Amino acid sequence: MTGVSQATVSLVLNGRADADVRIAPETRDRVLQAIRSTGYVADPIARRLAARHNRIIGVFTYEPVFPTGTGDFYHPFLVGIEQCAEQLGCDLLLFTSAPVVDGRRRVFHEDNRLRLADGCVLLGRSLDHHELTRLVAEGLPFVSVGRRDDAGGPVPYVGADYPAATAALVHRAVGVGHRRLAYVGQGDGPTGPDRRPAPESHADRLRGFTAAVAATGVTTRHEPTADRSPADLLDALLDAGVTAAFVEEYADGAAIAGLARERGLSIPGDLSILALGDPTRPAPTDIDFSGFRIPRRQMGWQAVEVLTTLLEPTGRSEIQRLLSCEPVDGATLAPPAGSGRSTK
Amino acid sequence: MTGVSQATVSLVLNGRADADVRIAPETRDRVLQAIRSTGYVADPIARRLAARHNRIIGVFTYEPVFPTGTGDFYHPFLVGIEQCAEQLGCDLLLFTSAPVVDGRRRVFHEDNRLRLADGCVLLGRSLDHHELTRLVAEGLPFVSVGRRDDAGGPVPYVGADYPAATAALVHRAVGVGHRRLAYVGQGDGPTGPDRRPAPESHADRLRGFTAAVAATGVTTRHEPTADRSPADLLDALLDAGVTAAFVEEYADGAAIAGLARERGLSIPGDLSILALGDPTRPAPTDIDFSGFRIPRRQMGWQAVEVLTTLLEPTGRSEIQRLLSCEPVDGATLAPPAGSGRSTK
DNA sequence: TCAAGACGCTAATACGAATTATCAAGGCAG
DNA sequence: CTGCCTTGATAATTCGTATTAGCGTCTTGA
Repeated sequence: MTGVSQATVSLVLNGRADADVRIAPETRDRVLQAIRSTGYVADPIARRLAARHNRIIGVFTYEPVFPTGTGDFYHPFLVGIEQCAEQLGCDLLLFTSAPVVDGRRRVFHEDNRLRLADGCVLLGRSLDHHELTRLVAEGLPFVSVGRRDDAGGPVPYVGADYPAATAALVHRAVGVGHRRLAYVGQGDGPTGPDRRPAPESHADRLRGFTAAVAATGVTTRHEPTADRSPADLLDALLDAGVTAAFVEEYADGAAIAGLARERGLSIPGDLSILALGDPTRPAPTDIDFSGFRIPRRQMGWQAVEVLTTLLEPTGRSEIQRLLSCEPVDGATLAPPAGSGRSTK
Repeated sequence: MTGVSQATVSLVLNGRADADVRIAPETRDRVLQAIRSTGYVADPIARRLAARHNRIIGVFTYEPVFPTGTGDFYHPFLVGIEQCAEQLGCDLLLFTSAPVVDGRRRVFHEDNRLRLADGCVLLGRSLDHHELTRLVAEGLPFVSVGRRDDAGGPVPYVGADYPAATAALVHRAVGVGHRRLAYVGQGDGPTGPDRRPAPESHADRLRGFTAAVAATGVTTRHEPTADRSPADLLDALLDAGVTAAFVEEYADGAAIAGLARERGLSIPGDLSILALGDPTRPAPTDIDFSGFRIPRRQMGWQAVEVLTTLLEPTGRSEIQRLLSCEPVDGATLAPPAGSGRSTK
């Protein structure tokens, strides 16, 4: 149209004005005019092939991004991811094509599209260790939402500071008089018939619990939840004289609390229940649990932030971030039954 | 590694076994072995550049995909879109980078990434007419979720059959004795200071209402909602002796019903209220509205289906689909006050 | 004996832009 | 008149894959 070469169009299109690249103003205008009148847009694919990056952020989730269930645990993370991406002018690529093997999606498979994006955000309660190792080994830019143990090298992540939040909760409970505490959940134990290692988020909670408890000298137990019914758990807690139960899974807390009330027990009168985070499974309950809130939106947002720093050639500083959780007062923590300024 | 050419690797990688492409089994094995040991995966970008398609479906929304508000109207559409994409082995590209101009995202802008995907699904209550026209004109493969008027040509869509659903509701109301009906909503009137045309979904409802009513010969009114308070609307309905109000927007219905009950009126005793679809805005209410349900998940799913047929070279059949809405009995429809087998 | 396939693979090219080395023309000083 | 610099643009190359025409040799059938 304008009689100039493809190279010139490219230069004009990208507004190049370096010292060693000069375009006469009138030529530039002619080209711009033609671009405007035709609505020409450079093919993003060819562009990426040449430029090696394209402002696309991959999002990999081990479950569907848009779950059907009501207890929508991942949604807030994605809100944060989208908001940050929007501000950065990045598109999001959801790897919905990842095939499901053994009940979970796989990052790596023949024909994976990882390299279509500049980098990826990984989302899931627990990430497959082999896949993580490979991601690290291949040097693919990615950030995990949620803290991860090393996998052949440090894993970039933005996580929640479960140890601190759990410890703070322990101190609150001890502060109001509790002396017999229990941790209810998987903790750091393996799970299932294939004995998969516990997700970091669970182990972190138990670690925070254990550390805080060690400093206060109170009596504690750990009630693993694997394959146990709420009734079984409640019995175990009561038998042991536990007055404050710290439940890893919100839904377990709801089940135990509901059952206790059915039996005529008072929550928190007879038993305080502390929820170590938000519901990850749908948990129909009207109970206002005491505990803490996971900063999910911020985690998503900051994961994208960290990813962008990874993508910059300039040193990859602060690859791992832990965000603190907001305490929730709630209505399931109260001084234990026989505590009229009695203990200690 | 194997001493074969790049072309051979490509052929092996794609499992080509045509008559005119032959690879010796042992060569094939050698190459496969090398691929496996290195974990080599073809660059999806280069692949797309050569092949002209890449099993990526673009998703364009005029609002954030992951909204913060609770009344999450778009979510079910996206669930359907994701489920279909997953089954097809397609990835989803969310155009979060689209710049916001005049309060809404723009499909077209310099540097848009539309052509990165094979085709797009468009989501939004109303789509910008100029953009639609351009999409049609440029022949970009896309499907709208929600019926759209022609835009310089037929627009591919998967919509809800609002006329039929609304008409059915009218017949139900008339069937139980209502003779004075009102349509509460925008209908086909323009909106706002810039007088944007009404979205098709609103006009369709009013059309169904008008058509059904014409066949029954009852008395009706249309109460536009623009800038009017619930109190104003309620007054107008009562003054006119309306016994059944068909509300376009669920939230308006909730507001009117709430107000009516505050005033000591009975719903549906004194006034039946029919909701013409699901809440599009957060509407805190515990009222179980009579009306119908929009098949949102199916609409999303089928939009992807239609898109894939568009992408096939074989004739583009059934480009427009209307899905029927499921009636909801609810608790806000009852015979009008003075109807003891009296009328007609 | 000869033409026609079968066989297994590769060189060359296309895809659409970004980038770089290079070129021609003109101006200017010596 | 020569040599050098500036200006403005382009030809050629690159990115990594898919695709196709075509290579030489060996079989097969008539």
